[in-house]
Amino acid sequence: MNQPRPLKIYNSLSGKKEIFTPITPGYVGMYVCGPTVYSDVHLGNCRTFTSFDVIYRYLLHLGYKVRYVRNITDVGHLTDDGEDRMAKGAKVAQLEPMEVAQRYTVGFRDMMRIFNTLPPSIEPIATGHIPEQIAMVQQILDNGLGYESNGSVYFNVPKFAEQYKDVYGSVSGRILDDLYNETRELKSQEEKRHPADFAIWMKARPEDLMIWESPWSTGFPGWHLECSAMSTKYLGKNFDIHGGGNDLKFPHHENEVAQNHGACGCHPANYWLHTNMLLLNSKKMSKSDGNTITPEQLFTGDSPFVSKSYSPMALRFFMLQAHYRSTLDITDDALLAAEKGYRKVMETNKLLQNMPITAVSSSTETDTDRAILACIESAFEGMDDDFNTAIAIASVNDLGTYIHKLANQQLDGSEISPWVLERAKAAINDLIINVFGLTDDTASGGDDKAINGLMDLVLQLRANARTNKDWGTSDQIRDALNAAGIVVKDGKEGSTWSIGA
RNA sequence: GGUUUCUUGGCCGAGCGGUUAGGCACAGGUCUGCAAAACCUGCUACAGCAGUUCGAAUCUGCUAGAAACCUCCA
Repeated sequence: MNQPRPLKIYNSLSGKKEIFTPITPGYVGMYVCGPTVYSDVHLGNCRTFTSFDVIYRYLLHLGYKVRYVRNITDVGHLTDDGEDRMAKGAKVAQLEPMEVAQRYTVGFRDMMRIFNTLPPSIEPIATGHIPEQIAMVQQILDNGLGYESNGSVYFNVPKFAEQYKDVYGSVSGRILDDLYNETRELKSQEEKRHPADFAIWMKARPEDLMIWESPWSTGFPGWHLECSAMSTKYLGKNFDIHGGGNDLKFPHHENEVAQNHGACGCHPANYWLHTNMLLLNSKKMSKSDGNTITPEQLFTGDSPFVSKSYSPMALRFFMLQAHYRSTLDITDDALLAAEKGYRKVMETNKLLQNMPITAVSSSTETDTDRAILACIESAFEGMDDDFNTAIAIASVNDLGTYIHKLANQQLDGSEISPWVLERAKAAINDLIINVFGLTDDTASGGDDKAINGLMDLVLQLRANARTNKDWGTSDQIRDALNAAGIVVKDGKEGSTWSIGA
C-alpha cells in the first residue's frame, strides 16, 4: 500500500462523494454487472466496462488487492413479450441457446481485449450458478419475503419495504407508492400480488428451452437474481463496490438490493457506482431503436455517422476525456479531436521516456521542478477525486509542454533536476499505461528491429541530402514516407518519425 | 403523467462560492531550406430572468430547452 491519499468516490446511495474506506484494509471487493450475451456488444457496453476498467486499474495502482467480479448473464432476461433473450436469439438463428451465449461471450471478451481492459478476477456465468440461485430463492421464501404463485416465485416488495424501512428505493430514489400505478401490464401480472413484485423463479412454458428443475417448478431464475447470488458467492454478503450502467439502477439494482436483504439480511455493497450513457445524436445509444454504431463500424469508418476510421485506443482516450458520470456524445468532430489528443499524449510520453537523465544533480529545486511536480500531483489528485480522468489528462498535457520545451532546448536541461525527471518518467508512464490503459497503436519506432533499421537508413540518407542542400531528394523522401503514413519530424537533434495520419 | 438529471467559448469537455482547466479548430509569431512537429501569443464562455452573498458557471426560485428512468438495455 502506498496509499495515505484519500480516495473519494461518488456513491449513488448517498448522492454525494464519500471517502472510500474498504471493509478490510488493503482489500477491495468489486462487482460490476456484465453484459447479457444475446447479441454483439455495443459501444455503450464498451464505455461502461472501460470506465470500470480504469477504476479497477486505479485501485490496483493505489496498492489495493482487488477482487473484481463481472458476470456474464446468459439466462433469465425477459423481453417485452415474456420470452427469454437467449431463447429468442436461438430461435432467430436456429441455434442452441448455449451456442448463442457462447458466440457472444467470445465476441464480448474479444472486444474487451481490443479496448485493452484487464480481465476481471472472476467472470461467473449465470447458467453456471443455478443451484446458488435456487438456494437464494429458498432463503427468501424461508424469510417470508417471497411467495409461490402457480409454480413461479415472486419477491414480495410491499412486505419487504415494511420490514426494511428506507431500503427499497435507496438506489434509484424510487418511491414505492408511485410504483402502484406506473408498472405496466405484463403477461404474468395476474400472478403477482403487487405490480412492483418481481419474479425470482419463473415456471417454464412448453416452448421454453432453457429450463432447470427446482422445488417449485421446472423453470428458470428471474433476471436480477444471478447478480445477487454470484456477488454473494464470490464477494460475500457485504462487499465494497457494486457498479453498473446508469440504466440498471431501476429495476435491476433496486431489486438486487432487495433480494440480498431478503436472503442475507444485509445491504450487499457499501458503494454503488453508476456510469453514464454514451450518446449518439444526443440520444442514448440503443440497439432497439437503431440509434447505434458498433465498435467495428468505428474501427472501419463504415458508418454514416463518421468520416473516417478510429482506432480502439483513440476511442478509449475519447471516453477518458469525459468523466464517467457524465453523458458523452459521439460526434465525428469530437472523435477527430480526441484522436489528435491521444496521439499527442502518446508522443509526449515517448519523448519523456527517451529523455536522457543527466548525471549532474543540482542541489536546488528549480521553478521547472516545482511546476512539473505540481502537474504530477494534480493528475493524481484528479484520479483521487472520483476517478476524474479528464483532470488527470489535462495535467498530463500541462506537463507535456515542459517535456517538449526541454526536447526543443527551449528550456535548458539544467532547469530540471534528475530526480524530478525520473519521477516524471515513472509517474506519467504509470498513469498513461497502467491506469488509463492506453497502448501505442501507431506502433512507431522502438519495437520493430527491421523497421527501425530501415528508417534509420532512410533518415540518414535524407540527412545527407539535406547537408548537401539537395532539397529535391530530401523532400522526395519526406513526401514518399508521408504517403506511406509515416510522418517525419525535423528537430534540432536530427529527425524522428512516427506512424500516423 | 411521475421521478431524476442536464444546458459551459467555433466543437468536445473539466469545474462542487473567489485561480488560465485541458484537447481540437482558428489567427498571428518563433524555429525550419520549405513544410510538418514543437513552442509562444490571441480567441476567455458559462440557456434566460430574479434572488442569496463582499464575491456565483458554481447556492435558491422561476422560465425555456434537452435527456435518462418509470418497460429489455451499459
